[in-house]
Amino acid sequence: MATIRDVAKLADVSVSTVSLALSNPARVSQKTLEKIRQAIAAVGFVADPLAQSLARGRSRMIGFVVGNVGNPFFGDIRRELENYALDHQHFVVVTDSSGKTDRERALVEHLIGLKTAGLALAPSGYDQDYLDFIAGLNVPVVCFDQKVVGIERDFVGSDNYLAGAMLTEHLLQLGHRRIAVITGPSHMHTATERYRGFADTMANAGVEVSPNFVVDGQFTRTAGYEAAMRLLIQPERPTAILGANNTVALSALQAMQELGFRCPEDISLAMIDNVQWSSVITPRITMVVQDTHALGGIIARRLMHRITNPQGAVEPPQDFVLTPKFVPGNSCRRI
Amino acid sequence: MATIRDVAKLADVSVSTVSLALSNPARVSQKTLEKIRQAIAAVGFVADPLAQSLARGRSRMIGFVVGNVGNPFFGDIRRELENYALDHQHFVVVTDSSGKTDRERALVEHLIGLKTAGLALAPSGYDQDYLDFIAGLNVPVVCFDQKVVGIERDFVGSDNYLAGAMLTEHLLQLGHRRIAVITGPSHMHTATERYRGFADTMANAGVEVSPNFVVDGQFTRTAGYEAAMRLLIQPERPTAILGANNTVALSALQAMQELGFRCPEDISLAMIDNVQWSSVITPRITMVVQDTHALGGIIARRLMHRITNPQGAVEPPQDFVLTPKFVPGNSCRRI
DNA sequence: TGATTAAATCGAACCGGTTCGATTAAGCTA
DNA sequence: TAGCTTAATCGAACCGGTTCGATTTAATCA
Repeated sequence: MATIRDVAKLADVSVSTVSLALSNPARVSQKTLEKIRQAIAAVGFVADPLAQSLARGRSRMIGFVVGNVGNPFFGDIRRELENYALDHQHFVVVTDSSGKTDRERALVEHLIGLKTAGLALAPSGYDQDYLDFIAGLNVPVVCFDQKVVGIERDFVGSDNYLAGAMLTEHLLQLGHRRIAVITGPSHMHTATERYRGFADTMANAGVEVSPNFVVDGQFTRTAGYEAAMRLLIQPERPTAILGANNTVALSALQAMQELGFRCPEDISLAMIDNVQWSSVITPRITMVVQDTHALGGIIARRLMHRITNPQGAVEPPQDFVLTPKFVPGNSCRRI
Repeated sequence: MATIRDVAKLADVSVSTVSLALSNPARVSQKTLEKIRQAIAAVGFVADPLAQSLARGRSRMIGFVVGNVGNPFFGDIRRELENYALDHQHFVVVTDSSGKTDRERALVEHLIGLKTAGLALAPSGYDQDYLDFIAGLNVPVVCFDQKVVGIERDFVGSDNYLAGAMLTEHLLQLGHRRIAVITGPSHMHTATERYRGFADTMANAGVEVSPNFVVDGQFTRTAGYEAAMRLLIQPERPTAILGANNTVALSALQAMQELGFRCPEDISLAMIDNVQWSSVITPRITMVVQDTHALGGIIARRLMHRITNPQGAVEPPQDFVLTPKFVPGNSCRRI
């Protein structure tokens, strides 16, 4: 592999001139530039990214840290980020924390060690220790998905309150009153907001919600399934279930199927966030989806902005909250 | 950030001794070792991976290159690899080529530039140019999923011929004769093998296959959907459809639903490879799945073996082919 | 106890770039 | 043409480790 010294020797200039020619051609004379160009082509020189990173103290890599790369929500965002980064000579390193805070931390530390230019992070923690950790990161960070109070970083996400409210309103309009909700972890902003959206909408409509109709599904498959089961075995069953995310909603659908309840004839179902192949799931679930394309674009641009304008470190963190979209299916019937 | 020189100064030894103590403690005296240990703890020294990689000419990173990280098949394998690598002080850099050969190439080149210790690669190309490129890679490489003739590397995959044969046999046993197949790209080994398994089994059973019943779905959603449509609008429809991968099979299901065909009452459906949430898709598709857990384990161990035994470069490449598993659903009816 | 050998440690070069103050060349003014 | 500015180029230090031959120290043996 040819090094910058080979180029310098062949072009008969100093190493520093070659380096300068590469990073700031305007400051090198035309004829020297030409000599260097030819030398580079002759020896087939390509700068070693590792050496560059070491010398500069910064690489051209962007860390992408989420809890589940398999989730299409994160997948769409990842794709947006990758494309945008590629257009700006950056390279995305994808990592998966499986939702575990300690793993996420190890990953982030590793990425920092790699001197990544910036981080796109879907936070998985919330306690003071975690906040301190994030605050201590000395690179541009754009958080997304979960808004964590106490994190002073740019944030990109959706209006989760509205998401919960929209679906609840829809069910109310269809005549449902006995509406149950399967929620997520109480420390997750998305979970609490979606629930607030539900609760407020119900309250505004003057419909009381039985405590038995609010169950915690932890946003996981097993907990979601159990939560749904608890709802379904009650003598006074709900007529509709709102799944606060895709996982718990589909777990509920599975539970319904196993218990022999038909959807929507017996029980209606609505969910927040899409899944792959939702179009072939019967019934097609009525849902509210986030604009992953737009979210990804904003994350990418904001992060790259922070990276290329390091002086803008003083620029205060900003929240970008997008409006989610209602996508009707046929899983909710009028009663 | 503390450097190795800080440690050396505090422990009152040379930098090289500290380095030696870290890489080969046995060659350093007990008391020096202890001094160094304390100094490391005192200054909170952590070796800079970038500097190490530059000096060693090799990093502790493993490149993972696939066409779609969101695909649960690749996701499962990724997880296996990550866990195994972590246990061996390595770090997996996940990249997504979107199935594009040129993008894959750029990613691989980038990873090589990062001096990755090894590559786990699901090949997306097949022409001579591509073969040369892969052959020229001067790092341990374990290929998986697609077996590409001409690539002289370790390969880990499933018996795709058997996968195709199993489902075909199953449909034949149920009494189907008019069985159609939606295939994948002819340059993909998985596609041709699965088709061969289908064709041979049909031939062995003495059942002729109408050319109209073999359509190319490119393993993509749009092509799969169109292929399915072509099958379904024929006057002489098949009684069963075999989707050679999950994408084309589910596209077919969607087409069937849209045209008002019931599955399995009107048409049976079987597919190769699982998808997320298949358990809530109605009907539950009968399928053959790969043992992703085992595949991932073998890939991980083989790659790490190559990495830690570089002299074993002479060890000839080996193929590991696992037997897929039949998972009955209720998408195939007896006729 | 001096010679021999092995073990422990060190110094310096190196990996391949970047950066910045110093030096030289070129251009302009009086 | 001397004097001054600006542009172009250079040299050396640096980023933070590793490596290996050289040197010092300790252990072994005659």
